[in-house]
Amino acid sequence: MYNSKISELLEEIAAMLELDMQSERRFEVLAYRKAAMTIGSMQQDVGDIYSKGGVAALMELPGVGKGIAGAIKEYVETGHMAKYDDLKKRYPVDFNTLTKIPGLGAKRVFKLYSALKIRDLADLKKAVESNRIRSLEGFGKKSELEIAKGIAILESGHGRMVLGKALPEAEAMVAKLRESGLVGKIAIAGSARRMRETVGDLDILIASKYADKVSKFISSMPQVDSIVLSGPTKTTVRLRIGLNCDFRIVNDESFGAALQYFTGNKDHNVKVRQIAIGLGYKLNEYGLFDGRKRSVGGPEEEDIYAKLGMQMMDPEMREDRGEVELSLKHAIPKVVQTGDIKGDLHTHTKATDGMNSVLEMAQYAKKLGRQYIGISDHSKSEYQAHGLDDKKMLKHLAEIDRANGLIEGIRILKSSEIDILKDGSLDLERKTMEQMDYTLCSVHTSLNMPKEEMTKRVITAMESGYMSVFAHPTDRIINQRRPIEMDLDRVFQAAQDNGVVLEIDAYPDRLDLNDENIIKAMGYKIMFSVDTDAHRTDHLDFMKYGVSMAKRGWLTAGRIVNTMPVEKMLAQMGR
DNA sequence: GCCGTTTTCGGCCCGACTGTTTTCAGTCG
Repeated sequence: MYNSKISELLEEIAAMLELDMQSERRFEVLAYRKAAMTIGSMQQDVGDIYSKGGVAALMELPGVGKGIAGAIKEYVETGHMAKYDDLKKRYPVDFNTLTKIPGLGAKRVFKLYSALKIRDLADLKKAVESNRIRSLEGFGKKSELEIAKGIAILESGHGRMVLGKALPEAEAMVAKLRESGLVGKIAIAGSARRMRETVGDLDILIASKYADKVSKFISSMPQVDSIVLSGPTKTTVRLRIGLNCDFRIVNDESFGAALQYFTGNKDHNVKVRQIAIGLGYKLNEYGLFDGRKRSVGGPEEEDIYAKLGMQMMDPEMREDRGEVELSLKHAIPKVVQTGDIKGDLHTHTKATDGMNSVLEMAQYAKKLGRQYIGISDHSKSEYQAHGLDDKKMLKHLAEIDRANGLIEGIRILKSSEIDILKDGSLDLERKTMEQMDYTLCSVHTSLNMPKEEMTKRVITAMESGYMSVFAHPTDRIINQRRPIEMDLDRVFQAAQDNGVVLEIDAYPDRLDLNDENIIKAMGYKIMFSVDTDAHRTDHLDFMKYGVSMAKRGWLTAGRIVNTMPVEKMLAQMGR
């Protein structure tokens, strides 16, 4: 994997260029930053892209042109990047690490080097401890303190937080602010609104006439650990869960503009603002303004897009993946909505490692408006999860039948999450699987198999004719476990050939397939399912995370089997 | 250095907050 290394190199080149920045070169800095971002957030390896398609393929990447593609080629082939090495001779400083400290950018880091010979985090730490920073020109006691805090946070290793942990926190704070009576409109914005799988911070947007009181109220909320900064329109706090949260206070007339502004990712927003400029408008977080600085939009987000001749799209799509161009043509695909989901195909009960009974799960699912729920407890190899052998599984299936007779208004389907064993065989006997409405199959063991072996293992299972759904295909756990190595193109091809449905597991730590892989898989004639992998009744609420992931992959309801009524869904899976 | 509903040259988002300042540069999102 070259991505993180190359992204770091480009980022550092940007930092160093910023130092000998003449007015013209500041855009070179931006260009390197953009390319670093692109490459740092990709799942596909740039090394692979280069070896498969050469420099031309690299230049397809947004923000990568001839120059940077050449630099990537150079690095992949020689392990060096001349431009980086040259700059590094003049600036022998670890910019990547040091600029991660809040308040330190390239310039101040270089100042620290020039004055105190600080090259890396260890040097910086020593300087802070001996109070040498506070006497530097342009720094002071407060800067030194902030840097000390920054070092501590950096060393404790806080990165991006799983959305499923951060979002409930944001929702709780929004509810509290609503109750306070101090706010009018209020909304979660930023990457949490786009439902990215992880977030670096939270953004909450508030329309209020009582900015002072709101700020005070925010600092009194139990979720808040400390105040990072506080001004009349913006307050940033550190939350106890170890995440920063920005609160922005605007007036009612600007709420829609601010929501638009603070929702799209950077590239999306840049493009939208360029469209505004092209039409003679100016767009900022306070509104859309014409040439005479009169507001022509602001209270409602919809109006901003409408005035720009654009079709509004769900927040999940605002990642500059082509949605801006399509929205100008009013050709945004009609992506799946939570209300389209009619059933859940992946749930567990206390028969194995779940917490609730079959009936309890079904009752809760019914309350959520689902028309069916598939019970899919583990097969025998999942020893630690009390997986069921054939005999116990058959008994369990009989219990599901019984539960089905005890509840109306929802159909309980018989299934199992069956292990794909090392050799690609399935963990239950065929005649057991034949008693089920459909099967879910997944990899749980020997996750470190070499790529070729793993690919064959999965394809063998698909070719058995007994796999209806391939559950959490890559097996990654966000921030904990890397995806298994397999040739996704071959696996997707096999899924297409064998009519296997690919799951989008909505469990917040999994979110598997993720958006990037969904986009890749969509190129094949494959159907998808969005399932919660619930182990408790309230886990059935995770559906929204899966649906949002599907939206991020631009999936329409027509490609998702569990938007169908039960009979049609089963027929689709060949049952 | 990148990129293209005008443009292969000439643009490239922009406002808020802070610290250390005495009017603003640097950083951030």
